[in-house]
Amino acid sequence: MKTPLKMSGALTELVAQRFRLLGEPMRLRILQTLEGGEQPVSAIVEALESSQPNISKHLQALLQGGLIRRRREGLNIFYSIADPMVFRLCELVCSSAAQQTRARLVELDLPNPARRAPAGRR
Amino acid sequence: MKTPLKMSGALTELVAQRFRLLGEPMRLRILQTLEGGEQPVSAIVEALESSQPNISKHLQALLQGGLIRRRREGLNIFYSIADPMVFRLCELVCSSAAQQTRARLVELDLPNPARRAPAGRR
DNA sequence: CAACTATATAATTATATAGTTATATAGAGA
DNA sequence: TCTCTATATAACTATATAATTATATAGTTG
Repeated sequence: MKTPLKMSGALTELVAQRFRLLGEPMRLRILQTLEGGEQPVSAIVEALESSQPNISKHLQALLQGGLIRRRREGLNIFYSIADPMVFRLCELVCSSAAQQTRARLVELDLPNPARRAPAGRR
Repeated sequence: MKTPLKMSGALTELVAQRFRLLGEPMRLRILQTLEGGEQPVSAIVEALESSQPNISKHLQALLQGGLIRRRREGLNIFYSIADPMVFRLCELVCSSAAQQTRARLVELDLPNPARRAPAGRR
């Protein structure tokens, strides 16, 4: 069998491109920053402690990928999440990674680490 | 506010790594090939028409990322999906991309293209 | 229009990695 | 042990891209 695929080559390419967009920590952090609501570039730059051109470039990448939107207001440009799907993606990956890490712990027969900052005062 | 983040830096890094793993068309195609069940390396190489070392390298990457498993049987090594989450991820990305593309169509006021190979004979 | 501010782009450098070719390893069988 | 086969690894090349520095653009205010 040559092609047991569900996706065409072009579609696979497109999906890979999306994943690659999310495969950069700085871009994930930008998305996290926008999760609370729209932000001007300057606020993102400040929050992430990176250079303005670097943030701008990542914003353009996310914009082209359709993950964020922009809106002009005077001198400021506000960016916001266009496709909340990204957060579901992150949750999925995150919980899967967590579960795997816990499994590895069991596999190595190590005790569960104490939780940091356990609920409750004192 | 400096850190409005839900994820620690290390976790963000980990999640990005996972996404990057899925950001390569060849690796997506390997996963698609494995969707039907475990396969020896040789079968994957044949199905994807790539070189054996290249496939092997991608398999190691996916293995380290915990997305696939391996099992030896004589000279053959069978790989299989370890975490079916990847397919849910792909579906999410895929449907989001599709919807966006349709939206762009509307935005440009273009007519819907005819579906290829419509159901029904002749 | 000139000066200022926020953002975008260009040019560059450094690093990561996909793919190739050649070689190594590990198990099977004579 | 020698040979054969399946897979893995090493060394290399070519390409993509993240971050930086310098500059351009677009809107604002005087």
